[in-house]
Amino acid sequence: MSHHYTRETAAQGIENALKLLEGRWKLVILFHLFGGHVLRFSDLERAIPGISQKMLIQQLRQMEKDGIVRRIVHQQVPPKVEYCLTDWGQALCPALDALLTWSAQRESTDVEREEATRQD
Amino acid sequence: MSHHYTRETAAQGIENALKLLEGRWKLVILFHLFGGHVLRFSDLERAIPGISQKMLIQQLRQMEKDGIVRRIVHQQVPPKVEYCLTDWGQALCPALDALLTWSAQRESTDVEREEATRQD
DNA sequence: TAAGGTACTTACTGAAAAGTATGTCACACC
DNA sequence: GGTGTGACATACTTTTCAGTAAGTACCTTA
Repeated sequence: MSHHYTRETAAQGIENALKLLEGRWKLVILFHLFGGHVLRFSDLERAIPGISQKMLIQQLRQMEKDGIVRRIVHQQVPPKVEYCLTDWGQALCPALDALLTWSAQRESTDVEREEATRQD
Repeated sequence: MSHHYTRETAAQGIENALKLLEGRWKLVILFHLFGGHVLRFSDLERAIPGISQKMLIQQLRQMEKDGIVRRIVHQQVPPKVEYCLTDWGQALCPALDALLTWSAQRESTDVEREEATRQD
């Protein structure tokens, strides 16, 4: 399946992709689930200091809806619910790597020297 | 220069990178400047329907501060100010491509079938 | 019968981002 | 002297997002 992007559709496509990653806690959650980890709600809660239950569930549910996270409910009392990444969620790795690489490149380009406002 | 990331620093690093791209209009602006295009303020205004002057200048200035966009002031009246990407800004291309690729992969993985909530 | 454990939900509050509308500046030309 | 041009700045309103606090459901064990 081949894709052809115009300025507008490409911008739109990336905007959509970014929207899936925006949110104060999504990346933190993501990185805890990378590598095939399967964690309970309470595990994540403990692993991410500062997050509230409301935020945790909100971001998890959003990512589940977006197909990034899988939710596994075990029928028992007290409740046990586990979270892990979908294949597609795992596939985010290279894309995030590319961003990290870009971020790290900053020093090596002449950005610093370019920063001053130019006047002609 | 080699980098070593932990879960936390990697998440942090990507969060920082994403912060540079977040904002209702940044990507649209970016895509208009990709390919070495040099555009005046008014060009961008016309090219991006729906954007207000306030938003346009706000996002441009932010990206300038972040080292993504270069601002070129011509001393004349009426004013003439041009915008283009820095080298580092141009270097975003592959990273955004990776995101777009990931986004497009969605169909080919079994996300759709995985979407239903699992129960054990 | 009371307490507790786990994964939530809901209502409320405050901060940050975006949108709208109007004003400004420095000159050039008529 | 009045008008127009291009690139902004500023004040104000609206919308969106995050955080805090409290409550719920269900069953289990003491």
